[in-house]
Order: sequence, then structure tokens, then C-alpha cells
Amino acid sequence: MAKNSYHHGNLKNELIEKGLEYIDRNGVESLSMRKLAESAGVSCAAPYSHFKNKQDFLKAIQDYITERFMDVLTAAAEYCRDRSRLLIELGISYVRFFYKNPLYYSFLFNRNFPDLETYSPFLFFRECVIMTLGKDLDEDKLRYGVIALWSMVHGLAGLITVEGLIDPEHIPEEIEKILTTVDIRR
Amino acid sequence: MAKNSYHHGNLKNELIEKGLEYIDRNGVESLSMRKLAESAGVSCAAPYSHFKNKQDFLKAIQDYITERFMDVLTAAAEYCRDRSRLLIELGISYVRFFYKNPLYYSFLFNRNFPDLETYSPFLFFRECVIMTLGKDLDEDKLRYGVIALWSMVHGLAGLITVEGLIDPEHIPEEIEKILTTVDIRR
DNA sequence: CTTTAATCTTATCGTTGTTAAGATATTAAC
DNA sequence: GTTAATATCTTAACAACGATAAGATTAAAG
Repeated sequence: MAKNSYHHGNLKNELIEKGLEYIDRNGVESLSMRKLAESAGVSCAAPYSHFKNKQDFLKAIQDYITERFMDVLTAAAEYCRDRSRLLIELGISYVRFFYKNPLYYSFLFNRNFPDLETYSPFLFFRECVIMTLGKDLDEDKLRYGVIALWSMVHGLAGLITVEGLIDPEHIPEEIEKILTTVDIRR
Repeated sequence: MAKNSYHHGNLKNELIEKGLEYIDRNGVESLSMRKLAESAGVSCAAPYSHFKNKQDFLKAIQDYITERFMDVLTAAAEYCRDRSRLLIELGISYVRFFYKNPLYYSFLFNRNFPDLETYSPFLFFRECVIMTLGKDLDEDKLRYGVIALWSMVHGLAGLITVEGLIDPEHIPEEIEKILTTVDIRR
């Protein structure tokens, strides 16, 4: 909070928070820098003291969501005592994250799809697959298996909002059934 | 072609074609109705005689691409003589379609994700899975298997543009290896 | 206290989607 | 074939948008 009304004091963070909230509610399509500035009580040009342009602003929000996403994944891995269920639990957390905030999905993966080789959630997931199946599979199978599993979980997360396809009441069980339908150990 | 310069004669189709071309080259983000109208040699208000608004126009393009997508899938199924390879061939065609036109993917599946229960490519894919695996699997396994496979192929198509992950030179072989890494019959 | 840098406002620009009112050509009715 | 109705286009205008420049205000550094 600023003492006076000229300097806001915490504009950068407030813009990011308000932006997050807006995207969660309405999607990124109709997000406007001007409306955001107004709702923060500053002029329409003020945001450009903190962000180079709109894309730069959206990138900041994207990074923030990705961090939250990573938190969920690492927490799921940490609280999973049964090693054999690690990938299942990861998948459930993955899908559930985007089920709770469906509009984040298209926002994250539509504009500038992240480079997987430097995308922390993917790298973490790959480590988990290696930890779980590394001893059962040769190098090739492992490589293709990682891609196959990631694709499936990622694709699945994109489908969760489709009505009727997956019962929202039973996300964990449904996800588990879907994921255990396939087997990459053979 | 119109005789005079006042009436264009084929504006609706030309706009769709020009729009397709633009999205293929630059993505939908920067597409502008005005520039499109100008490139077609008409005034900026002319397109609104044929489309209610921009979203209505994009929907028309979306439908057109989906038709082309369906053509590719049905052709792949038709030319596949070996029944046991049907799903593999479908997956390869699916991924290859979006590899050839990467920007179509985010355009199609980002705005207004299609309702799968009425989405012809998905319905067709489901029929193919039932044809291929229906006798091996019970109802539940079939249901979850369809979702799992579709998710994987769909997610895979979204990852193909990521450099290094899949070698563009060997799309069919790579896709086949990835898809055959998993087994839903068990 | 003075200087420097960060942050904000005001004013303005070009671009966009969209609509209204009217002009022109095509089609249908008679 | 002339007229009436309809489809299609133009011109003009509006509000909203992203962005920038120039200058005001405050905070930080010396």
C-alpha cells in the first residue's frame, strides 16, 4: 500500500493477481491491459512501466501458473509412499490441476507452447518415469514411453472439461482407470 | 470473378481461403478482418455481409479444416488393408496432418474446444477402436481405452512441433514406436 | 540536500471489430 | 422488359485496444 495516490506501491504484483483472476474466470481472449489498469486504479499507461508489452505481461502470468503447477506435481510425488503408484498419482494431480482451473490449460499451452526440454513439469515427470520404470525398460522403450505417457496425460487434461466424457465427481478413480488401461512394460 | 468492380462475386469463399492461408502462415493471433478484406480488394465492412462477426468467420474456417482433417483420417482407414495396423495408421495420419500445418492445431483446439460427442474425427476414431479391439475388451476397458488412446494421439499431435522431441524426418516410424510402446489389451 | 532513477499521468497515435445509412448490382415477380 | 425486392458492397463513424512520448511526482542513493 502506498502512502499517496500517485505511486501505487505494488502495481506489478496486483496486475499479475488481477490478470490471473481474470483469466481463470473469462479466459485470456478478452483480457485487456486497459481494463486491468483501471481495476487497479491506475492510468492505462502505468502497466508499461513494469511490462514491456502485453505479451511480456502474459508471459509473467504463464510463469506464475507453471510454478503453481510444479508445486502440485512435486507435492504429489512427495506424499506418494507407494512407489508403484507414483505415475498414477502424478497423472491424477496433473489432470486435477487443470480441472480446477480449466481456462489455464488453453492459456498455458496455446500461445508459445513451451519447449519441453526446458519445461520443468516435463523434466520432473520424465525423472519420475525413469525412477519408476527405468529398471524394467531399455533406453529406447523408456524414451518413447515417456513421450507416450506425457502425451496421454497432457491430452487427457485437455479433455476433462468435455461434458460427459469424464465424471467430475470421480476424477481420481476415472483417471486411474484410464491410465491403468495402458501398459508400457512389454 | 465479377464483371464489374462493385460486386466481388466470390467474396465469402475468397475470405475463407485467404484466412486459411494466413492462419497457416502466421497463426490466428494477428489475423485481422480489415487486412483480409483489403487483400481481397473490398472495403473493411464488406465481410460483414457474409459473416455475423469475426468469431462466426473463424468458426467457418474451423469447420473447413475439420473437414479436411476428416478426409485424411477416412482415407487412412480406407487404404489400410491390414486391420491390425488400423489404429497405428490412424495415429500416424492424425499426427502428420498437424505436422504439415502446425498452426492449425492451436487454432482448432484452443478456442471453443469441440464437444467430443459430436466431433466427427473423434466419433470415427472411436468406431475404429471398437472395430479393432472390440472383441478383445469388455465395455469398460473399451471406454477407457478409447479415451486413453485418443488423449495420447491428440496430445502427441500437440507435441510434434517441439524441436528435438520427434525427428521430423522419420515421423511415421517414430509415431509407430511411440504408439506401440503402450498396450491396452491386458 | 541534491541528484538520480523509478513510477505514474496525460495526451496522442494507429489499428481493430462493428454498425448504420446509403449506393449498386443481382434476382424475382409480374 | 420493366419494376420491385433482395443481396452485396461502400463510406463514414464509433468505441476499445496496445503502445509510445513527454512530462510530473515520488522514492532511493550519494
